[in-house]
Amino acid sequence: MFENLKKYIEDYSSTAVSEEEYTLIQQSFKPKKLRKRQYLLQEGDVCKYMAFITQGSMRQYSVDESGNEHIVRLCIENWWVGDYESYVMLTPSKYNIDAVEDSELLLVTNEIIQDLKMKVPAIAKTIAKMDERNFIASQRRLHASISLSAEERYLELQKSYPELFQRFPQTMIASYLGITPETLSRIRKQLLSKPKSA
Amino acid sequence: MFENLKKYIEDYSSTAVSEEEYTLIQQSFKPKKLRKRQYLLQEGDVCKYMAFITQGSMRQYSVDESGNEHIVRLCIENWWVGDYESYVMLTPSKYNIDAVEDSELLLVTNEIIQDLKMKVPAIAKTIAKMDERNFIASQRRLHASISLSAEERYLELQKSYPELFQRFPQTMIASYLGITPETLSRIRKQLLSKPKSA
DNA sequence: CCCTTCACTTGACATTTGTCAATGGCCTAA
DNA sequence: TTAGGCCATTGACAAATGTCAAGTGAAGGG
Repeated sequence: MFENLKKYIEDYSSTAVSEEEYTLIQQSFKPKKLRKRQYLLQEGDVCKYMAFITQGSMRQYSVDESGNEHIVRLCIENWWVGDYESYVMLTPSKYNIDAVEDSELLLVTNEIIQDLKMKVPAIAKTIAKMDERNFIASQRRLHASISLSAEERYLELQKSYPELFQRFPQTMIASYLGITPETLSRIRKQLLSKPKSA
Repeated sequence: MFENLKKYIEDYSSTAVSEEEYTLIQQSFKPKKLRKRQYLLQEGDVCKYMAFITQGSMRQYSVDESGNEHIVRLCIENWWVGDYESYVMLTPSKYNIDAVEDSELLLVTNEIIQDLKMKVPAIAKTIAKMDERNFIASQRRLHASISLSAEERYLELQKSYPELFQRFPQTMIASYLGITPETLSRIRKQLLSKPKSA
């Protein structure tokens, strides 16, 4: 299950990972399997690990006082998941993270990553690029959520991340878009009658 | 005007900046003054510079087909401004950035920053920490915009960044919150009648 | 100093989205 | 196989927010 991670690092850093480095990486990450609905993180706990998903799908969400879930992230293979704020600041998380499908993860603590960054240049490069992309992606999403209607946000998500629609039920897609499942259902119905250009 | 920047770097990196480093920094950044309403960046242009604000205030916003402005960022002294996506990817920006008050900026290109990062460790540390904070801040804002009502978002902004309310007109605060000025005006009126606890 | 402009407010009304309740389909576990 | 649960859909209604228009007051430019 480490091959995915190796490939990911080589892609992101545009650098080959040597055998020794690969061994070091394998020693640094802790494999973990989660069954559907099992938690990686629960609200109130500190997020000790970032997780690279080698198989399966995960969601990160908060629960408000009325018991409504608000999904802030949906993740699949070759994505990272974890509450970055809690991980970095060591504060209790306001989020839950659980498996949507049976999943396989590679866990790593911040301490170990900091160490790896120094020992494996490709890792440092990868993380720098990830930070860059993460920031850009969250800027885009923020822009969408401020500027676009629910329908436009739905269409943009379809365009940007079509994979997600195959992997997550509509209820979760709706929550991720910040709307209710009913509203999403109605939007989809409307889009059927005015396909594409109209 | 470089003292602010020096202080910022020392704070963020928890590292003292030597005289030589300070000289290098002064040579690397290009001072620029903008009068109120002058543009730092216009939609369609590539964002060549990140700007450190030493004085004044700036806004970053997009304009939709109906001509409505959507503010994605409001910035004051000791903050950075620029379209990061365009700056990093060298793509045309969808944003405009202009001065809300007369402002003084220090501009730097990506090329020079990459170079500085290698020559001045404090700069590398500062940028790493900025990336971290930026990502955390945009995650928080995203969470707010998905999970909270307009009123709650307003209260949270007041709590997190009270400075902004002294510096920007309500119209801009409203746009930043993703609502119309009329709605913000009504929210404020309501809050007067049920102060704090009720 | 006057005039324009702009920000803020308010009212009436439209639109969007949420809430609640009911239904039917599909999958899964006993 | 069947019962229960989850998901998607739909309808009726409620709440939140947007739109348009008008009016007031304060600030800035000529």
